[in-house]
Amino acid sequence: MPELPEVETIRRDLAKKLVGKKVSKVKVAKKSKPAQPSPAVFIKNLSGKKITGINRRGKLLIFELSNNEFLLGHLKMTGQLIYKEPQGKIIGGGHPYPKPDVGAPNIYTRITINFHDGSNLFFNDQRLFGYMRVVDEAEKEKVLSRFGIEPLTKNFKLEDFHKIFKNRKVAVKAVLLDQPKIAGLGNIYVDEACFLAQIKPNKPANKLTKAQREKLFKAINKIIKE
DNA sequence: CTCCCACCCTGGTGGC
DNA sequence: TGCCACCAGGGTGGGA
Repeated sequence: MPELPEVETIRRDLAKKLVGKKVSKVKVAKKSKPAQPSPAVFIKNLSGKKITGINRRGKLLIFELSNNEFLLGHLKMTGQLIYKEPQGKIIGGGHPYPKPDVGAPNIYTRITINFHDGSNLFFNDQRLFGYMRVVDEAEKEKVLSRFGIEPLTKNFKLEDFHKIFKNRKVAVKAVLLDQPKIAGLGNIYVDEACFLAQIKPNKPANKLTKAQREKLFKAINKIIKE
């Protein structure tokens, strides 16, 4: 599954290509769960909208639309976002299988967004856990309010990191994966960070010493910036 | 508030 | 060798 830095890479790459483009047509595969709340409503909500910017919170991609609405997109474990120009140039990323250049669209393509200039954005997902959804400002804020500290920014501070472990009897790993506390760390990165900091992932979070928390904090920073 | 668990889904794995 | 039960995995939501 894509981890945080890869989602950020996808965001940056797509922003270069998609900002300013207008959606001409939206296609959704039959019984497509990722198109929410339903394929018909999703198509109606997105058709004709212009993309004015792309942001990210945790592993959630937020496409700003021209009418102050937002297209939220989450790849979960097996999602891919593939952008393709008429000439065939392909960028994007996410889950490595199937390879982005092995046909786009392919059998896992759940949503196809056509732009007025002939380029396309494909949302591929094997397991159908990912989703795309158009929301208004209020709904977007509601969704974003559930996210915790954002790693990869200067808001990720050691002092806040210490607080997160207070009164937590569950495993260190569970705390690090807790999105309302720290947004965007995944299973693999959490394991790596624990390994690097020489802390057992299943150790109760409130049993860590201050030195261990600091070591863990540094390990996380090292890993997400690699 | 924290904790815990079921759920979403499909491909890969391991046991027989 | 073939079959199938089982499980991974990010995130959410509800109940205790």
